[in-house]
Amino acid sequence: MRETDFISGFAKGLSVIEAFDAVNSRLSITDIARMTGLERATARRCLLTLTQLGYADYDGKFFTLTPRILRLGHSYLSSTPLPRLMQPFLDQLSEKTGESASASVLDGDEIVYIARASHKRVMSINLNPGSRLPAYCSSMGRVLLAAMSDDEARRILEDSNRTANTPRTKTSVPELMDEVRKVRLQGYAVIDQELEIGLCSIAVPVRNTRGITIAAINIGAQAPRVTVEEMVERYLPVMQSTRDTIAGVLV
Amino acid sequence: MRETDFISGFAKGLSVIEAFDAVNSRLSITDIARMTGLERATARRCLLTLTQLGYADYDGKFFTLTPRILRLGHSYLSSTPLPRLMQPFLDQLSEKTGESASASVLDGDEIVYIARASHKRVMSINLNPGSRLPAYCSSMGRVLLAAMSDDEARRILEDSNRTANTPRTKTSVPELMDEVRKVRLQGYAVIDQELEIGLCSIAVPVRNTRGITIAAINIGAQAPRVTVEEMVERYLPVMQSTRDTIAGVLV
DNA sequence: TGACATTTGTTCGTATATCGCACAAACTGT
DNA sequence: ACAGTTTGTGCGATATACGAACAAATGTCA
Repeated sequence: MRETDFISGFAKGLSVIEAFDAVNSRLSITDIARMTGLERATARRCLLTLTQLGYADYDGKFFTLTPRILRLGHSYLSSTPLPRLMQPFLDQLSEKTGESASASVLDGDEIVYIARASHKRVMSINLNPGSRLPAYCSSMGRVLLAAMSDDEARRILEDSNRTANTPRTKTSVPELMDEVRKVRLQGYAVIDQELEIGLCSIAVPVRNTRGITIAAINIGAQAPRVTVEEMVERYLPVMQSTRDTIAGVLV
Repeated sequence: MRETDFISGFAKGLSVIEAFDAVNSRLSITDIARMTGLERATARRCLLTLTQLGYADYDGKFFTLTPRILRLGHSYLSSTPLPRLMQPFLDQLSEKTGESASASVLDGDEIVYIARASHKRVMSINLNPGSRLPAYCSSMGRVLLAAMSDDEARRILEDSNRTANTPRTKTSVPELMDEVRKVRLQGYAVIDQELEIGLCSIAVPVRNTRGITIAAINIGAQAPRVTVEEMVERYLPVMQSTRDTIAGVLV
């Protein structure tokens, strides 16, 4: 690929969109320039372009994103077969177990939810397709890391911002690598309140016919209601069965 | 705003992302060029830029979007207070009624789901934040149209692609305008299987302290289980109460 | 199978639009 | 009113988009 096959104006514009988050929802030109490292003039041009296209609003001082931005993420969810394919099976799984069931894939050091059947809220934050959680401390993240080589997994763990969300969170790379290897051997991962106190979850990998792990599915439950052993006993068989059904539908 | 305050490369790139949908998930350079109206050379540059940034994959022939695209839509959902603010109230509403509760805003002639508490699946398609439905035949759409002036609402209806999803779907503009005016007077909208056979829904507007309608909330139920009259009787009071609670939290 | 037609992808020179800088103007709060 | 910030603008240097020509792959028919 040649140098000129890269449209820097496009890349800059995308970084401007990503600069908006929960903490920074109303941003001025200078704010954006600071956050993205772009020149103020460039940031301004990106923001005015977004505004003109209807992706952003401008009150003369601050810019905010509009719901039109959701078209972009929706392009992925609707154009990728996996989320739609998995949804009915997650619904069944949630129905059978009485708990929330989700599917996710890896993007960098984060898992990205691609489908979800939420039964009742067990987590403090709301999860939807598109939501992200750190891979190192989530059950699906452990499963997806276990699908890679040790070297790749270690590199991702090393580059992760490994904060201890709870006293139980494992944060050291050797400790996490031991966990990843264990998950690889046993074929499932259990997280016991490492992400949030009171939240337990179990995940298994979903593999295509070539044996490549393409996603993970999980079930989350409230810790006081069920022990780790009970989770494995109660949910693992039905999850494995669901996983095999999904794998049978995959190409 | 001057001519040069518009980055056409950025705008073109965004149109490339939006070209991907359920029907077109694996696209060649020529496909994209046809769909977006861009030159093949330009489409190629946009796609290679997306690939280099990790937003797309390229197998030498076809391009597909990656989950990284979801970061963009997530920027909106996390940066906008409304979805997060509404979620717990939708959860309560869904809990109380035993049905799915959602919130949406208008984007052009479509409603966009910004939050949802899904109880059980009543629709054939899965709805999530970011999902879109045509405004003319959805309960929340009718409510949001009713919040505009007659002229604005009529213009949107005239520009809509009004297909009859079911035999009950209202499609003529005068008929829909009558409906919109009725909704404006009574303060709620009921859709009886106009979107999908077997699906009934009721919606009310959510207004801020200045009386501006900023969103709509709705409840969907299976038509055989409940008549239109029962829906209004059973759900309208609790929805109005939820709406007032939400309005109280708004600035 | 081989030759031709068609479609698709890539490269290139040039016209032109964008970038980044420096400066000017408008705000903000003291 | 003034210093400190933030936003808007003009301009030369530079990078991008366009259109066409070329190359490669694919499809078609005898």
